Amino acid sequence: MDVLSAMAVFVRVVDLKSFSLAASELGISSSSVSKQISHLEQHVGARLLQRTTRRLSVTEVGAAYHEKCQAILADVDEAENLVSQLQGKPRGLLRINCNMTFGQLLLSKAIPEFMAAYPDVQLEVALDDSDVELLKEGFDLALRIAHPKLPDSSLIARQIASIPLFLCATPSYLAQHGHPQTPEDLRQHNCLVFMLASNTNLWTLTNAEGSQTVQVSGDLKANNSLLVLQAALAHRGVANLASFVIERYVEEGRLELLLPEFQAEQLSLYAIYPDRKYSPPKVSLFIEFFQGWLENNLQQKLHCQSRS
Amino acid sequence: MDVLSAMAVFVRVVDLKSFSLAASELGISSSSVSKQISHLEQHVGARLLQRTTRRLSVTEVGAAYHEKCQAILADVDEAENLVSQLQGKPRGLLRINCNMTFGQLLLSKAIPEFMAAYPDVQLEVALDDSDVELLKEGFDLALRIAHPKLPDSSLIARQIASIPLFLCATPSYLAQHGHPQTPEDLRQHNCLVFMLASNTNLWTLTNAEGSQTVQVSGDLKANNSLLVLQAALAHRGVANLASFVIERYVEEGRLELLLPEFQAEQLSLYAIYPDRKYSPPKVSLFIEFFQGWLENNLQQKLHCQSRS
DNA sequence: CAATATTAATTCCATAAAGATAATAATCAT
DNA sequence: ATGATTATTATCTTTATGGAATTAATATTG
Repeated sequence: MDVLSAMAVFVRVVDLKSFSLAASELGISSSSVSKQISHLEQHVGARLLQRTTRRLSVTEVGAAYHEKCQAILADVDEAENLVSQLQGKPRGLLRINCNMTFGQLLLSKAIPEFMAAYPDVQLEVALDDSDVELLKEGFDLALRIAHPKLPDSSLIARQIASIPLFLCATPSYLAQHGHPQTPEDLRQHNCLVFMLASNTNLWTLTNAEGSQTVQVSGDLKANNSLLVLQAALAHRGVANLASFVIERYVEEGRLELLLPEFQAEQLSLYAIYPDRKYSPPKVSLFIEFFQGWLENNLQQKLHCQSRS
Repeated sequence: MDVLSAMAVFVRVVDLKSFSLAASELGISSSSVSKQISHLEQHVGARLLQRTTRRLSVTEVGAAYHEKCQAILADVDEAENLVSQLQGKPRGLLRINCNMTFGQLLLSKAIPEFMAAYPDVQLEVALDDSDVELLKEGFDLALRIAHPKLPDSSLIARQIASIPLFLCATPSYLAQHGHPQTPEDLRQHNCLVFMLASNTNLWTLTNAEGSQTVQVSGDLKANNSLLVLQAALAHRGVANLASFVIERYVEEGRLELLLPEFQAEQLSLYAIYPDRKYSPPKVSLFIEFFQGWLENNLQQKLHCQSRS
């Protein structure tokens, strides 16, 4: 019997308090879960889980064993990371979690290049705006726009890019409501607010003379920049969006950049990853790669255009 | 693939520097060893052993992984011991190592009773007078007569019985050479020396007035008490043997106890076992059992007879 | 409060993977 | 080069896996 995989199954069952949930999460059948737990119980010679078809409880020995198993599985992981690191060659499954829109627009373009360059690394990407518990969920790497809260001290957050925001609106909207000439003018406009961090109603603009913060208002707040974008494209108002979101629309002339002499805020992109003793090369490799990729692909065209 | 058992195989291969030795020691086929190592290498994504059919060397990553594996296997063991201990029920394989003669004469009699009382414990007994490295060899418990040297601080030695030695010789020998009346008289006798510890030529005898040590000599020294016994039974001289060795011959009248008012040395029987965080109940169970058994079966008859 | 519905673990059976034995290939000593 | 020894491969047997049917326990509902 494969004790180690049975341990992994057992740990997952205890965490989720369900055979079937653990099964589907682990991608195996529930019958396999059932059998593996049974075998594990036989192996250690004690009942680990008290179960009826309806309720699941962990026995005293089960709880103690669960702790041990977690430690053992972590050690096994560490051993494999150690080998990876000594070996140097990036390899294995890299599980990435990324913000929704950023993932759709940018990460999605970088991934094929990465795959081509490193065929021995398998990718599994989840796009998700909620602050999942990254380690618990088994991600190797999370890409997060805006300052991450790191309740877990075993995580490292490293800023790998700055993402400039740009004020924009459609020519049609501007024709109707006028071009803002100063930041103060924004108060008179319908501002479409992208809620990413807190204080999203405050837009800060900087030029050579200093920066000023304007409290804006409008009839849309959304936590997804594509929603804000669509509203802007539909002539609903002024949006403050990341370069990579509006790029192609600015190029097409469907959106016009406002107050080009001002620099809007910059969002930061953070790579968040476990602070492990031996971190597998695939993680740092991807971070290096992506950082390089972003430098080449992120803040090129709009910058020129806006500052020209 | 069963990573854990593959790790165990790998560790054994590295220790023994041979696939085939590891196979025979682990009781599996060498093809299985070969496959498991290959799979493990695939799994971690690195070559662990550099091997030709003729020579075997451990790669750098292999050496590092080997260390990790040892720790992991120890932890798995500890986890199972923990379960055993919480569970309380003695169970599993108990591997005992014991001195040759003691094992043949006493342990051999205790074992069937133990087996009957605790059917869930499987026994594997090795009789061996050499000071094997107990932990390395995978024994749970060693029974050793005489003071053990414990180079390994992770071992506990617990005295579980005193084994009285008795001076004896055949009536025929005594008729020819006379009965010794004082310890000093032993110098005139051919003393058959059982070499167990050092200084085996010195016999210490104690009575109400104190103890005296006599340097004896003779034409036989042996490291096995049955050899000494046979020599004594063949009228070759005076022996100083453990009660359990000579018991039946004294009863039969083939051996006669000498200087009955004196107490000869006592050997100590030690139980030696790993000082583990969670020691499995089977070990302490056996020690308790055997200690009790020895109290009932060891120093009964001869004591009465000798002191009467 | 009882009968039923529902959900979750287990068992049964067909298939896939892993293990053992025996034969093969490979390497170093003589 | 040959032989002795050791790892690998081939074939067969045993064991594990996944899906359907079963069993069991609580929630629901009349």
